[in-house]
Amino acid sequence: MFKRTHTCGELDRSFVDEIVKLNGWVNTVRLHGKIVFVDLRDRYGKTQLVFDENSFSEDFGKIKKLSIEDVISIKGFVNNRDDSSINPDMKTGNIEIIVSEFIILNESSPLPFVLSDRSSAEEQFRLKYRYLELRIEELQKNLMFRHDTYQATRDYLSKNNFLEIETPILMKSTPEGARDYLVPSRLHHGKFYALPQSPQIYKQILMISGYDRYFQIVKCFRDEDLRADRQPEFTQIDIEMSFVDEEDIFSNMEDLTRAIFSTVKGIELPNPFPRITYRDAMELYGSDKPDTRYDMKLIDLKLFTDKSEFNAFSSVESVRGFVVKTGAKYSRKFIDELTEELKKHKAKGLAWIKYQEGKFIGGISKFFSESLQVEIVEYLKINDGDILFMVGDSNDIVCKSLGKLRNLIAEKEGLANKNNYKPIWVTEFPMFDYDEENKRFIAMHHPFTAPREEDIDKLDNSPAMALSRGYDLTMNGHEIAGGSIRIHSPKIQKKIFSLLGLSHEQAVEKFGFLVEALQYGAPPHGGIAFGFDRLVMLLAGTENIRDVIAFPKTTSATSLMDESPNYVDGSQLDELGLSLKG
RNA sequence: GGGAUCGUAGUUCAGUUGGUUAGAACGCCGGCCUGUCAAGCCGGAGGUCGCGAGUUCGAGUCUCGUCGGUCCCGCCA
Repeated sequence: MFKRTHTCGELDRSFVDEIVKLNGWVNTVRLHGKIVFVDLRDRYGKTQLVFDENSFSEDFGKIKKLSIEDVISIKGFVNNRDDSSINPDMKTGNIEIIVSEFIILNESSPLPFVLSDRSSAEEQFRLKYRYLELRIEELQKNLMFRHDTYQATRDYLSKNNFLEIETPILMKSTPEGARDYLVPSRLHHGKFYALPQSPQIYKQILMISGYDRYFQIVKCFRDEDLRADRQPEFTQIDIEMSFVDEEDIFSNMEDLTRAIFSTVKGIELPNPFPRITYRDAMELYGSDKPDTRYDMKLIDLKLFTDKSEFNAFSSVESVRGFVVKTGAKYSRKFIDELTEELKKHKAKGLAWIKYQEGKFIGGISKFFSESLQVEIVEYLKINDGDILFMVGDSNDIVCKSLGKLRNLIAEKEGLANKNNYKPIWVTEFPMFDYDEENKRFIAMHHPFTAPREEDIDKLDNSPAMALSRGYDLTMNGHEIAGGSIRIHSPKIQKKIFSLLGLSHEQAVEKFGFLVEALQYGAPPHGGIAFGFDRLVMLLAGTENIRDVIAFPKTTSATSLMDESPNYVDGSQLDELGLSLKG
């Protein structure tokens, strides 16, 4: 092997006539008989090699055996290309290497698929041969974004006095939240470790231990069903701070987020980030992670529909809707598709009215008198050619389904520019969700989230009304971070456990060590965790979490490359004291 | 747990109403070729139509089941 003097991405005209040595993969071969062009590739770029029968010192026949993805090592000189043969699409397109000697370091078998682009094979094959797919520029770029994000994060936090501290991967299984991944214990048959859903408890204990600014870029594990933006193992930027309130968290985390976007993408985010309460987010955007890149806010229309003849809306709790500019062009078929989508979100239907040539047309327009039409047009500032969509139902269903519709329309109309980044804090979440099935309250954030000072009284009488000190940082319709000010009073912590239906014994059994720790001088503290993969997705401009993870799993939590999970030898089970059912 | 959708050559796809020998492009193999950059031209090989049943004289095509991928609902504090 010739030790490389340069990479394949760095040579230009300033190197002309220099003798250079390059290593890399054969990206393409263009064979012309007595002259052969090869694009040599490494992760820094591509450089054109020229094998000329006249200037090549060795057996020219050897070159004709070159095939795609062979690994080679070459020696040659940098040649200035004629104006007519410059390739403006290549960074190194002004030059080429006239090769005098070369070594094939390793031949490649014919490839299972062409490495030209991501669409050249189904994902199933690309995941099986992930090591080949990772050679494609798009994925290399994504992993570089990821690297830059790690570094920007560590740089900012370290400079601001946060300590990076590792917490255990083998821990105790805790109730609430997601299903745990379990690890059987060899030394303690019948006992199991759990992989952390997050280092939540450890980071709170670190606060109690006095490490008042902690962070960790850490893998978390949740055994739940997957989605395009969800993997069974994923990465968080986990952060916790002592002697702080919401404002300290917000300002520090905004600075961190701005630092990341500025260094990784060269984008300056607003200062400060806007905020919205959970309630306003749900009522105006129909989502707890509002995409504020476009308007189309949900508007209460109950007063108007009650004056109409449309009886389906007269008995419902809530009627809301929003206007889509130029939406009158939508076909019946398209509106039907939207309706089907809304039914997934429990809406019974989608009411619509087109406004054309000064009057309501189609849909439920006949139920609205002329004077009522004028009122509505004025109130909503409807223009000719617009469409009004409405849903009537319980307020919860109305908001959530319209929120979904809002996103669908934005996608259809191209309103969501992925180079436009709109962060917004969501605050004042309720403490609890009520689980109708099990007739009990469930922590909306997690059981260590503090209630608002003024809502502590409500815990006794109307816990459903109590708001928490939890917050989410959202951007472009994604939750990129979530956290809260924690409970540091053992008394309130016990009350929350009891509201969650955990008996004193259960709470002590599951979280006793934390409750105990709270008694020994716990400082007021709070924190947040960023979904690192989703953050990188946003930075890389992709909608798929697998695009930003080197070795991702499928939506059924398998790895097609190494075929995990898999069976184990019976002797391994014996050692663990396990036997399989059936 | 539920819904939708996809599975045909190494890969991406086409394949009519169920009907003779399942096609194309790229890749692969062989040949020609001195300026290409998705090189070009000529020729060739390559198929358990995911798997298993069923309907039928006859199934890539229809039915049921099953396996796998993707997307969504539930779920994911």
